[in-house]
Amino acid sequence: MELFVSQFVNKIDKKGRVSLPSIFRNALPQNSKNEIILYKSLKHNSIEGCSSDRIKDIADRINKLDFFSEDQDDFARSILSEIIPTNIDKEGRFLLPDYLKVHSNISSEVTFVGQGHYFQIWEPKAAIERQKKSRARLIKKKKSLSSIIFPIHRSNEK
Amino acid sequence: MELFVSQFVNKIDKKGRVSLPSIFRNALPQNSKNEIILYKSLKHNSIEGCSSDRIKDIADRINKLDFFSEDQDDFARSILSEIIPTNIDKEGRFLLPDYLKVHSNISSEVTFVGQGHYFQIWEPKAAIERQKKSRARLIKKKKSLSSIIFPIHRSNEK
DNA sequence: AGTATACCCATTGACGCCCATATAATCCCA
DNA sequence: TGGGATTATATGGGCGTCAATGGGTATACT
Repeated sequence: MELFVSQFVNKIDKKGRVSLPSIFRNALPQNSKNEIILYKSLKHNSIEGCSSDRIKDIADRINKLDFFSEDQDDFARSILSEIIPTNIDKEGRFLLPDYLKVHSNISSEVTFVGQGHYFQIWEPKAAIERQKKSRARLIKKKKSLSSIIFPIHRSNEK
Repeated sequence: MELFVSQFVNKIDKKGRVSLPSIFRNALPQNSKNEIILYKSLKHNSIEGCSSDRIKDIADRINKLDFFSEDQDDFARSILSEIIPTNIDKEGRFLLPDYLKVHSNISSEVTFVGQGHYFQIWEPKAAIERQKKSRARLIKKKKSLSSIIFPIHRSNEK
């Protein structure tokens, strides 16, 4: 399975359409190439998106939580009830719903940010700000990071 | 798996293409011979590059972090969103994105520096400077280093 | 009817593919 | 072992294709 990586800035046209970056389209699973799921990020004023397959995975995980727990209810409400399945047209574009634009201060342009199994959609300036903060934090934590980024080399995976 | 070793200076043409040195091309794994991953170095004003296989390992580790954690988000953003998958054409060339050129002061030529499992791309003069410093530091530390490079042989231990 | 959305077609610019050449490296045989 | 022949590498440039974007029109829903 391909991952969503890298960053792209695309324009929103008069009709509210945006092109999903080509390599993001290619990262979608074959069986749902013309659908993405959008939802408000729980962490920032940004939008997150992923394939419908991924949502199924998350739903499964939520199901495994204790049925009567607060968490189960919170997750189900904040994630599953607020997702927006969105079609991608023949040219690779989709409609960005108004209330998501408002939520994330988006007007005429967006930045797509690859995050592996999902991606984010940001107002371009906000994306740059956030990027700086992340990078600063990352460099600060470099030591603890190195075990993740530069793992002990296991004598040549094959 | 082959290593990236030695140093090469190549030109950037009008279209922004550079030849990846032949022996670096041969160091790429068979299954991803025509793709490399580029990203800004965390340490210098240089670019780093590696095979896509190497990135997949790192991505896997990031994805195993807690889904809702700040760390997961930081890592994903600082690493996955900042890497640039880049195709290598039939002649062994690739496009050096403008913003990476700016980051590393590159204009018409680059120096490729083999670093084992990855390589660096420097503005040629900066590469020479860096080389001098590294060498000076290495000589200074030679004593402590020798234990790493030529460890005492303890074949019977443990 | 009026609004919204999907499909179709057009345009532009960037990128990949192909072909060409010069220089460097390697080979091969007398 | 020398020197011509062959191959590989770095580099240049033409051109077709595709991605991003714009806009017209049909279809659907209320």
